[in-house]
Amino acid sequence: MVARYERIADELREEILSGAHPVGTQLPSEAELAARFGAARGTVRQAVAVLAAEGLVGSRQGARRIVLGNAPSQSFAELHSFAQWARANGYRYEGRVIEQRRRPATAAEAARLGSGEVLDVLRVRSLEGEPVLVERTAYAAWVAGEVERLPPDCESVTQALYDAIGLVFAYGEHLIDAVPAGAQDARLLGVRRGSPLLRQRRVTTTHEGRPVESSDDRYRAGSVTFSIRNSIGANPLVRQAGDLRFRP
Amino acid sequence: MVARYERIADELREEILSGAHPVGTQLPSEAELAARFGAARGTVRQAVAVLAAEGLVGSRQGARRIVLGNAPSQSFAELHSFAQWARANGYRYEGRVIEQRRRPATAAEAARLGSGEVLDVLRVRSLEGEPVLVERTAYAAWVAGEVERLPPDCESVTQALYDAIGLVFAYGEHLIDAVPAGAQDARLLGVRRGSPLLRQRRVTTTHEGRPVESSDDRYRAGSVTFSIRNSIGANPLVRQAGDLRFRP
DNA sequence: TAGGTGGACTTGTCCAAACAAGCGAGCACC
DNA sequence: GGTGCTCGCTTGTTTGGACAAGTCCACCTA
Repeated sequence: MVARYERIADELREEILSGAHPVGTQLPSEAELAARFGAARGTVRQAVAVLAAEGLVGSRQGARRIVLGNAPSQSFAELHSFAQWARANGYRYEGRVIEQRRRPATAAEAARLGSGEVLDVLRVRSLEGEPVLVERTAYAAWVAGEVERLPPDCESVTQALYDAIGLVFAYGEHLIDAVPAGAQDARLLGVRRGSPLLRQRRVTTTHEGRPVESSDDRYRAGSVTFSIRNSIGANPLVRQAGDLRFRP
Repeated sequence: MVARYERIADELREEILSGAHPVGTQLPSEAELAARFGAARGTVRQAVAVLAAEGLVGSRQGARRIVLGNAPSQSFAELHSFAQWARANGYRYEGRVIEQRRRPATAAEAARLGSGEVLDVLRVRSLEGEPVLVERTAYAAWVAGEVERLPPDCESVTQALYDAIGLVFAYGEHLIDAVPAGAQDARLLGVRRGSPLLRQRRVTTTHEGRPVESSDDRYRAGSVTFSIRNSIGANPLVRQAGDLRFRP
């Protein structure tokens, strides 16, 4: 059973993406939409709030809503899971485990994952036959057993863990920066040592706030970009000073 | 006049950041909060929705809300404006215009900015006395005059434009990736050519959806990272395939 | 013509109520 | 001891109404 406001949001989104409401034009008023969909104004507001969160429409008190964009946005699953993202976009992709072992958690990992031992996995993922991503993931002890049971060429760890134990990745914190390729990165990705990589460090937790994994993903420059749409009202992307100290 | 739900959100946020609700614990139920603040449940829901959007709390139907984090998040202004971000975080910062000229817009810029001519500005910004950012911005013609009037060492263009003509940057779209430093980048930032830079390309618009600027910002590796918290419900960060074609 | 003003329209905020849907603890039963 | 089930609690969805606050246009006036 899909909520009413979601169906309304879907229909409006479809209209925007199809060009029925071109960028820069006004959306019908909430009252008009409520009449059209036979719903209360509050329900319509929830629907347009969804579109606003996606960056498709903007709003100001007193003025009609304006269409800001017409590019589809992606779901959390597609951000979290390389495989789900690649599949949703029609890319050919693969994954391969290079190395896998249990080891004691570092102090930082213990704090992030709440786990004294971690399962360390080094994976390489390919898009269209080319290696684009080196993924170094530390899994918390409570999922380590399930992860070890997966085949080395498992396409989607996220999917496999959901199928096996109903595990859902629900929240994530991501740090994005650029780093030079180390010797191992360079070898695995087929680039020169020191060449630029886009790094995404993340910690993911379940619905209950239980940490699952901590990962350091490095993308070959040019293979992948991150895209954020935000507005003055609410935005989750923030800038932080780097770890490096500035030269004295 | 601050909205009630915002005051409630502020109070709850304060409690979370101060440790009154440690990470991993449950928040009081909506009914309890409503009683405590003397507000309707709907108002309390708006307040916790704000916290959820900031990634501080999670929620599941049927179960109590859980505290997910205790790190403060930043505002849109701090993402958009280097100066506002630096000031809010207590850093010493500077900005300097290296080059500035009007030129015809490229086809892509014309499409993004809706402007046949643009004002091209090359700026270098420093943090704690060290150059960390090279900013190449194309301003739409309708703000070019105001920008040209600013002093070359203007600290905050965002602030100056607001003071001068009441211009508010309200929406932004950002593309983040990693690139090697070009010759000019290397010279301006004091790094080796080819060393990794974190690139943020963005297009910003006003409340009315009118494009203001299109910019290519390159940060020295290690100086700045971007941080995103997201959840399965709503997330604005998406991954995109890069511009580069994969090798044949 | 330029400028101000009023009022209709639109979005933002808040309330009160009702039901649906999911979670979790305690209980009975095997 | 473990398994399954019921029931109370909590969050999710929806409605309808009311007022506040801001925008925008048409009209009036100097």
